[in-house]
Order: sequence, then structure tokens, then C-alpha cells
Amino acid sequence: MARPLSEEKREAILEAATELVAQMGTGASTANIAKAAGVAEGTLFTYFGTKDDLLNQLFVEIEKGLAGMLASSPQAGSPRERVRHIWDRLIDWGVANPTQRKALRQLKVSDRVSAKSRRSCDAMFQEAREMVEQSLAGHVDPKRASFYIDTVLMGLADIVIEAIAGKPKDAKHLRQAGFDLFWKGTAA
Amino acid sequence: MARPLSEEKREAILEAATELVAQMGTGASTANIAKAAGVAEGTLFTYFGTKDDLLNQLFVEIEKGLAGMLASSPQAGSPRERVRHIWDRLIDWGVANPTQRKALRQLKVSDRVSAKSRRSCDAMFQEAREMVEQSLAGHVDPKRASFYIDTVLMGLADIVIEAIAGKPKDAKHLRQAGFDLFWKGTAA
Amino acid sequence: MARPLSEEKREAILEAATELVAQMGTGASTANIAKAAGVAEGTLFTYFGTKDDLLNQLFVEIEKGLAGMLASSPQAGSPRERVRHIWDRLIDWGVANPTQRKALRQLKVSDRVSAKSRRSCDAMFQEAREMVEQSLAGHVDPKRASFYIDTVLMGLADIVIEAIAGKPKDAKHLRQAGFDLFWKGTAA
Amino acid sequence: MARPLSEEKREAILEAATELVAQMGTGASTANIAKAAGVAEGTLFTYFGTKDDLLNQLFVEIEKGLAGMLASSPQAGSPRERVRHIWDRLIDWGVANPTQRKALRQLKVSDRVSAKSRRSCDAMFQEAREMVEQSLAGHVDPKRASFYIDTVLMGLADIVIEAIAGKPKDAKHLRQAGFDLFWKGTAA
DNA sequence: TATGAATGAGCCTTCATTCAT
DNA sequence: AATGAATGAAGGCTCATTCAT
Repeated sequence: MARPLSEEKREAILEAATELVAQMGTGASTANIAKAAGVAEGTLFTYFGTKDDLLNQLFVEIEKGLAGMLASSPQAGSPRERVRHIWDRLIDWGVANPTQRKALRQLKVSDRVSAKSRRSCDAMFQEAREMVEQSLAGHVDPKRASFYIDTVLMGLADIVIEAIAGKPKDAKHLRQAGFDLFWKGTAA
Repeated sequence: MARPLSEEKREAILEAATELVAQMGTGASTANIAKAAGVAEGTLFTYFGTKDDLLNQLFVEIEKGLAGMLASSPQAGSPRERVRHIWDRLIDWGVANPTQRKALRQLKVSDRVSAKSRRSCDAMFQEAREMVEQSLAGHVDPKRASFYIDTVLMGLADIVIEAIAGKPKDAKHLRQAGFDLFWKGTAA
Repeated sequence: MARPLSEEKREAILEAATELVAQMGTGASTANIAKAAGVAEGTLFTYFGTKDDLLNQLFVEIEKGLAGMLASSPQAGSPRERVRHIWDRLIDWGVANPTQRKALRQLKVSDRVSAKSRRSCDAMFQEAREMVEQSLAGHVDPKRASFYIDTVLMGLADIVIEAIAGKPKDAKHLRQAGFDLFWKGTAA
Repeated sequence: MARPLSEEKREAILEAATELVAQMGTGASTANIAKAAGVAEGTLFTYFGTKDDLLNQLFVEIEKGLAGMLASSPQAGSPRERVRHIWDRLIDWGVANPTQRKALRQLKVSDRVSAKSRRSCDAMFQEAREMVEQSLAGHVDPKRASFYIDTVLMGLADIVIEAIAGKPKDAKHLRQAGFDLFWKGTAA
């Protein structure tokens, strides 16, 4: 009777990969990742067929975590408050998960993460996206809405998180400044 | 004095490196870079002592090109016009040099680019930075000026260039939307 | 009108080679040797066609220096004194030329020094060899003479020089002990 | 526990290294050594982390073999007979293991063999050394004992083995001549 | 399933030698 | 003759992946 794959081990490998990819980029070796995960070199390949598989699943997993933060946002409150809530979740996640964020940064610029992986992540943000879309409906020029939501919001959050990482003391200030910039800047 | 080092070859190597690093990240092999540059594998190392040297010089060189675009910006015009001029140069550069921009993106997240290289690049943007600082003086909350100039402006330009790369037809529209976002968003 | 090869440069190269071969063995690079000699990489090859040429000439040159020390030994004195004179010259040379000795040691075990080079050196020691042979005539078992002269004398000197290099303070003592060993040990 | 490291392979690599180092010195390439051992290039490095590791372990291994020959020498017999026994083992080993001896010669002059390796070998000869020391106690000038034992005995054996390698027919004669030289030469 | 030894392609770098200047 | 850039074949070592245990 075949032993089933252990979810625990899979997660240990992903966690180790997060750490090492954050530090060394996608050049981190599978041997090192396996060692950091406390499993044998070969075991890594029973959980992830190839290194590219691992990298892609890692990408999706991290994005899933981020998307999870954004889900179940309150439907109540003013549009500004609802967008602010999303914004805060975004910043919270980045501040709370510096390693995942660094790993994500590396994965985003890597050609080893397939278009398919990237697309499947977009889907996970659908719900949050729609909520923002509605909230922004009366606030922004409709022709620019897509650009603001799909590109600027996330990008700006990234910029702010990066800035906070550099100056943790100014966290609160930067979080506010970033949101103000977005809200005022996108006003029609 | 024998054959002098040829600036032409140095540039060919740098150019080939730009191309390959843009595509494959810093994992691009020196052998491939040399081949793409049309020189022998060993020749690369007479121009750049190590691969890290090459990567660092490539980083500085690209940044230098970008900084060159920003230099000698007009002192005349309203503050908004002057910042707009900088903004346009930023976008122009990104649109005109997609490969360099992709390479730069890879280099920025690589730990092989030293802090020293990064610092020496900051210096090159000093002049442009000061101009923007003056132009924004009466426009932004002074406490937020540094964040807007050092972090947001460049970051937002990057976001816009990326968006333009994805939808070249909307170039003009996105360029304007980006600037509006910055200008209105940073108003005190 | 072609410039003649400069003896000065040839010697500088040989001297640099001595130093580097002594330190790093025959693996010392021609580039490093050239640099240490203060000449260009290519110049080395106008004086020595190949690295093997250089190594072989270096071997011969060092042996020549040693052979020179042994030449013109006094014909006067007792056999013991005459052999002792040779012995002292051998030790003197080793103590005075530690670098050449170390280089020689490396060259002796290298397959890059040809049999021809080795043979041509034997010839240089001919005179000294004959003198020792005569001096030892009444002292040793004739059947063993060749072994004592060609193999033991030089080998023992090497051992003693090595020992002196390790304990310079005992130089005098070791020199004497070595000679005593040879003289008493070879007595018929 | 997967496939265990195979002592057989380790020895094959060491044996191949002995052969090639004997011939070409420490410059012998790991690729050639691996090929001669019948393993993949990479396999060599699962057994020996670096080439220096291989070289150092080879050195120690060869010395261990030699030390093994000297161990358990008879305590009975006259001092002369006991030293003669050691002497014969030394010569036996050299004659029986010409390749190991040549490799050892190369390793001894290489700076890649660490002081630590050399020291750890000294320890292996401790027992034999003490036996010789006791045997020589009444025979030699105490002030010279250390020199005779630590330096001359081994050195002389090497010289004799070398001579035997050149004239195998005279083996018996040279072995005797060498011992006589040592015994008579060291007499107080 | 889990392990880690085995593999050989590929990586960065060095090197002896050649040749344009 | 002197120079040092140019060359491409090794060199030592790493790595993703396979497979015997």
C-alpha cells in the first residue's frame, strides 16, 4: 500500500524554497532547498517533478496566500474605506511576509514562471478586483479604471512595502502616504 | 603597445549581456554572452575580470544611459511642466529601451549587484533629483517629498512603462494617466 | 635591423621562474612568471619557445650554477679533505640558494624536464665527479664507488640542506654530521 | 538508506590518482583520474570534496600503507638486526610499490598537501620510530640521534629505492650497501 | 515512499600560445 | 624585438535529475 505524499513535507520544501529563492534568486539549488527543508535531495523530486515545477508552484502558493488576505473584505463602508481596507491588507501582507515578498519579486522577473501560472493567479484575485472596481466606480475615470486596479494598485503597494522594509520606523507614515497618493491621484 | 582594448568589443559584450540577462536573468552564461557578442569565451574575461564585474558594470552602464536622458532638463517652465519633462524622459527611455529595462529589472533584484554599484548610480541621478525636488517644493507635503521623489516617481514610471509594453497602442493614454496620478496624488 | 635578444631579460625571466616554480611548482603560469620578470606575457615566448623550453632551460641553468660551485676544487690536501671541500661547496650552495634548491626539487620530479636535459647536466658534473672518484679510490669498496658518488653524495647533501633549512641554528652541526655519516659510512 | 558510498569506488579513485599523480604530478586532472577510476567526473567529488582533499587523502593513505609495513616489527634480536629489519621493510615497500612511491614524491614537494596532513602522518610512524630510537641508543651519538632517525634513515631509503628502480639487477647489492652506509656512518 | 549516490552537461575561470600593432 | 589582447581548450566544481537500495 503506497504511502501518500505528506503535505507536511511538501510545505517544508516550499518554505525552504521561499527562503532560498528570496536570498539567492531562482539560481538556488534544489540540493540546498532539500537540505533546508530537512528532506533528501531525491525526495524533492517526488513532490515536484522538476525544479521549474517547484518554482511555479511556489509562485502560485505565495500569490494564493496574498489573495487569501484580500478575500472576505467587508462589503460595508464608503468606497474609500473599502479600498482602504484592501490597501491595508496588501501592506499588512508585505510587512508580515518579507521573505515571501522577496521570493515573489524574484519569481516575477523569472522566465521560469510560466504564463499559465501567472494567469491562474490572476483568477484568484478576481473577487477582490471586482470589489475594488465597484468601489472605484464613481471615483475614477472609467477609461482608466483597469489601469488603476490591475496595474497601479498592486504596483504602488509593492513600492510602499519596499519603502517600509527600508525604513520600518516610517511604516505608518508611508502606508498613509501611499494610500493618499492612490486615492487622490486616481480621482477623476 | 600591442593591440589596445577595443571599446567596440567591450560594448558588444555589454550589449550581448543586456540581451541575455533581460531574457534569462543573471543566470545567463558567460559562454553564451561571449558567443552572442562575437568574441571568444576567454575574451570576455579580459574586459571583465569576473562575471560579477560584468553584471555590475552592466548595471551601472544602463543606469548611466537612463541618467543621461534626464540630464540637462530645461530649467524654464512651470514646476508641473518641468516634472512632466522628467516624466516624459523616463517613459521615453523605457519605451525606447525595452531590453535594457528588462535587464535592469533582473539586476535590481540580484544580490550580485553590489551596494557600491547601487550607490554610485544614485549619484548619477543627483542633478535630476534636485530639479524635481525644487519643482515639487510648493506642491507636496515636505515630509513626503523624499518618498515621492526617490521611490514613487521611478516606481510609477516603471509601472507605466510595463503597462505600455503590454499595450503599446495605449502608450499615450497610459503615459498621461501615470503622470496625472503622480501629480494629483502628490498634491499637498 | 632586428634588436638582439637581451641577456638581461632572459635572466630576469629565469629568475622569476625560479621563484615561482619554487613556490608553486611547474604549475606556475607563464603569465605570472612574465609579470614577475617585468616583461610582457608574449616576450617570454620570444626567449623561450614554449613553457617546457623554459622549464628545461631553468633546470639546466640551476644545475650549471651548482656545478660551477664544485669546479676548480683544490687538488691538494688529503682525500678526506678534498671530498670535504666538495661537500662544503654542496652545502654552501644549498644554504645560499634556497629558492633555486626548491625550484630544482620541483623540476627533478617533473616529467616536463626531459631526459636529454637531465643527461646534459650529468656532463657538467664530470670534473667534480672524477675528483671525488680519485679521492675515494683508496677509501671505499670499488664496487660501491659509483653508487656512493652518483647517488648517495648528492642525495645526502640534499637531505642535509633540507634539514638545515628546517633548523638553521644547527647548520654547522648538521653539516658535520652529514659528512661524518658519508665518510665513515662509505669506508670499506 | 539509499546506495551507500562504496569503499570500492573510493579505492578505485585513490588508485587511479596514485597512477596519474605519479606520472604527471599534482597537475593530473580530476577528469582523467575519474576516467581512469571508471567513475563519472562528478562522482569523484562525492568521495572527495575538492581536488586538494583527494590529494591530501591520497598522501595520508600512501603513508599509512608504508607505516603499516613498519608496524609490528620484532622486538627480538640485536639492535643492528632490528634496525636492519626496519630498513628491509622500507626497501621492500619501495620496490613493491613503485607507483605509490613516485606519487608520494610528487605529493611531498607539493604545497597542496597541508601541514596538517603531514603532521598526522608523522604520528603513524611513532611506534617504528621509537623502536629505532631504542635500537640506536647505544650505537649513535645521542645528539645526532634525531637527525639520523627522522631525516637520514628515510631519506637514505628513498635514495636506495630510487637507485634500485634504476638498476633492478643490483637490488640486493644496493640494499646492503645502503644499510652498511647507514649503520657504519651513524656509529658514534 | 524516502534516500542519497551516480551522472555528465554545463558553469566560471585560467592558461599557453599566437599575432596584430 | 616587445607588447598584451585574443583565443579556445582544459580545469575544477556544481547541479538537476535518475535510480538502486
